[in-house]
Amino acid sequence: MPDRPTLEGLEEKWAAAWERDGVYAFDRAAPRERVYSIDTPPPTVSGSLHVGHVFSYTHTDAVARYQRMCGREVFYPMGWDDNGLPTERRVQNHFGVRCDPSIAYDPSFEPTTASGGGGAPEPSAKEPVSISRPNFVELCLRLTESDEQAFEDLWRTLGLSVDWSMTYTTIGPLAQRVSQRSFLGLLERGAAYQLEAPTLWDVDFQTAVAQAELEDRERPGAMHRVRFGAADGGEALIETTRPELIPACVALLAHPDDERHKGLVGGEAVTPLFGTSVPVLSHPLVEQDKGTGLVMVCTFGDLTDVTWWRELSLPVRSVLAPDGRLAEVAWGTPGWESADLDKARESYAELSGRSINQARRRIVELLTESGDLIGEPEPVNRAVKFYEKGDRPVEIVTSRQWFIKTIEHQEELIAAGRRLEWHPSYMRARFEDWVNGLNGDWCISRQRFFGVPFPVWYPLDEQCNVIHSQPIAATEQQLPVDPSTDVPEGYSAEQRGQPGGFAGDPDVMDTWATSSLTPQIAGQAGEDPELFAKVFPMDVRPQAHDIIRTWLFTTVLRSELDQGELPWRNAAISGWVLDPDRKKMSKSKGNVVTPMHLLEEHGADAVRYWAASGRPGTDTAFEAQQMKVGRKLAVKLLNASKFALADLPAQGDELSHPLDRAMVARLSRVVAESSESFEGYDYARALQRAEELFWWYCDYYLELVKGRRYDSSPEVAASVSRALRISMSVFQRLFAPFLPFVCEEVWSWWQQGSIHRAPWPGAAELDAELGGGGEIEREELALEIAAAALAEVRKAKSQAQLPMRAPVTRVIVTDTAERIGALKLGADDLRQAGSIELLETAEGEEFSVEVQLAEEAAA
RNA sequence: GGGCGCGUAGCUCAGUGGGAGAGCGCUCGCUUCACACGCGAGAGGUCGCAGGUUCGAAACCCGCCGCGCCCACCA
Repeated sequence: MPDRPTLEGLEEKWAAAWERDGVYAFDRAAPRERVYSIDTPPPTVSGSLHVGHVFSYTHTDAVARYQRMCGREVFYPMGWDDNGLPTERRVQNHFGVRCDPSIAYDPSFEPTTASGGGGAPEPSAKEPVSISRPNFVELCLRLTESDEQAFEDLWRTLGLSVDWSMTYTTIGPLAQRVSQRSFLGLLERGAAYQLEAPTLWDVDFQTAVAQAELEDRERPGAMHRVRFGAADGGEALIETTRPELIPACVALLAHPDDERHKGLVGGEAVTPLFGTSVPVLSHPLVEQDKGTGLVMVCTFGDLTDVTWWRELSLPVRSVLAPDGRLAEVAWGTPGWESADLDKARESYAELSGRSINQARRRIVELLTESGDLIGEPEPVNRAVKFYEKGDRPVEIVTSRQWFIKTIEHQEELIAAGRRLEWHPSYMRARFEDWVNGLNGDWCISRQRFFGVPFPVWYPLDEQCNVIHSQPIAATEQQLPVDPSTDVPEGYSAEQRGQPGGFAGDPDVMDTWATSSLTPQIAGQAGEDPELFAKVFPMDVRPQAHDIIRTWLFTTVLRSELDQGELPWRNAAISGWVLDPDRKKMSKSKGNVVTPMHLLEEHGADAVRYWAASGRPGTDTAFEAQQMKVGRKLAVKLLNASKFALADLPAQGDELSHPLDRAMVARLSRVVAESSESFEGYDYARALQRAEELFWWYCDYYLELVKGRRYDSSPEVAASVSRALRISMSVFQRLFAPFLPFVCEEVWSWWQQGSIHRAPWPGAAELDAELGGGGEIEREELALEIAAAALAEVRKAKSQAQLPMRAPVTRVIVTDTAERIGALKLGADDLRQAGSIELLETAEGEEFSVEVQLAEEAAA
């Protein structure tokens, strides 16, 4: 035991020891009922970590450590989510490249702007270099490798008790096999299908996106009142924020009850500038009090257009190209009729090739010139849907995509959500809201490059047309497969792209389509059946509340589809870290706090203490002050342990002193509360209860028993010696899930083995120390009153500005007969702790203490 | 528009039917033999507002106000 214990160096010392001794290694020989498995969130490896990661992963680690100490064999893997758009975008910026799948692989390619990875992205002013898909994927892997090392270093410094031998990545061969195998199973059972249909589309990334990846952003727009021609030579006025879609108009709609437009419904209207006849129909979703009550349906301006298009069986008249520009249109061909083809061509030529915004500005000019714009456009602020990682609003583009059926499973998903135990329980509402609000099946294909490919090919007919209806599935032996380079069974490589040959599916799966299988990936479903049976269904999914609709929802869906059961029993939902102004931390706001320097400045235990103080599900403001408090607690644990354990006299066989027994009784209750809190995933409460008692223990109990602890006679010290061993052992273990480094340190001073494999303290063992004696209530009363009297003595000294060791001539404690009787059980300790020469008691109505200081007596 | 959560000391928050609390910050004091990375003491609150239930409400119920998050078919 060191003379002056310190926190410095404990992280390095114990992290190395834990690794060396395999303290956190998962023992797969353990029986199923003893296994506690965690579906760890694989953090998105984007090169930057922030303090929010530390926050929620600490919560999980505290629970993992608690369960491990309870005797469970904890399956706690780490995963890296490196697959997907964030990595692609980072690689593009970092290396100044762009992926072009039509280019052939160049084995000698070396990026020019590479800085070795890890650091901040270096925006390149130069035009990006186009490289092949394999070269691009290589760069993605190179960059994520260094990112993953940085993450692992951070987690080790933070003291996460993961088993690092179980680490997976979402782009690795294991994840690809599991993901592709699951997809093929869905395909075989008809739960996955492909369809050419209107799809949410990001025009910058040029890929489909899912409903779950949308977010609303307020954007200024303008409402334009536009005149359509009516059949009787009259006019029909509509209002729109998207006049550039007038050439894509396929109908006008009114509400069935709307008297104003009764004359129009059933007839036709003519688009301005383009002269295209469109039907005027009615539909109950039209809101009469919006605009003129007459609405233009385009293919496609928003999701409502899709609904109307589908329900009213309207034709498609699509003007938007995948790159977000207005496509060329062959006026005069079917679907592009006009009463005045020259005018339509002339008008459209002004728009063709322009971006949406450019086209909008231009068509407003054209409508103004033609007199079809009524009045001035009226500025409006409106919520526009964006892909959450995108910079321009999502559009709806018709394309062929893969879907997983979800709508037909809504009811069983709700039921599954109700079988799951949510912590905190109210988080389930978010899940149900989301499932109830689903408006389509889950689109999982992305027109991107760094992802898990769809493991299918298609036959080509003699004209090289792709026969999408007859996908050729990869075989189990081929997995993981890349259909852009691998060849389906029964074909040769030369037949790729040839008449009568084959073509690979060009798309990759959305990153959620793979990360929705983290329990199966971590548990190695289909790869290691014995392991999978040991860990699945998992005990807990820890995650933040913002991805309930994505990660949690999709994981439940996949598990229901593949295993027919819940992926886990519990969902432990954590909040966010907000900046001190209670705003969400985000890179764009520039308020992100990175964690490494915090760990260096305050120490891992202190940072963990702050994190563990954040209640489950609750957003917590970042506060360095709390870390200082955590550091104080860790230091206190060092010093109290030293006091309690250094050169401790021999302990007796039993706790005989009333105050010792009373302290242990209190401790027993806190152990019970702390355990109960942990069982309900309320780590914060478990910490708070232990901490509260610990400070009281240091301030009162340790001071009260100091005299006996240093007493030279073994009989006097025997009980307190035993009490100190018991209590320090319990406190050290109660704090071990939160402050693993300092607890391991103080444990090592006097115990064998790691504290993190020591048994969690039980109230029963403490109650056994007390025996069944009926005196315990009275003994607790003695401790309570002795502590209160000591506080009064301190108060007197403090107000007289005297040191705490100043002698007190006389103290009179007044209280009821019963309480005075109890106090006598602890009178000796009180006298000693307060440096009281004469301690008297008196019976009275209520508790009061009269203190006569030596100085006062002298004066 | 709907759902969920929150509103308690300057700050961060605990407290779910009976005494308004903790830590930090602030003020004052103390080299105390575990700890100056310390110890002791003190000031500081209309528990968002208004009703109701109850012997008794910070807590339970109703309404309102404010903040946050999520969702929705705002043309």
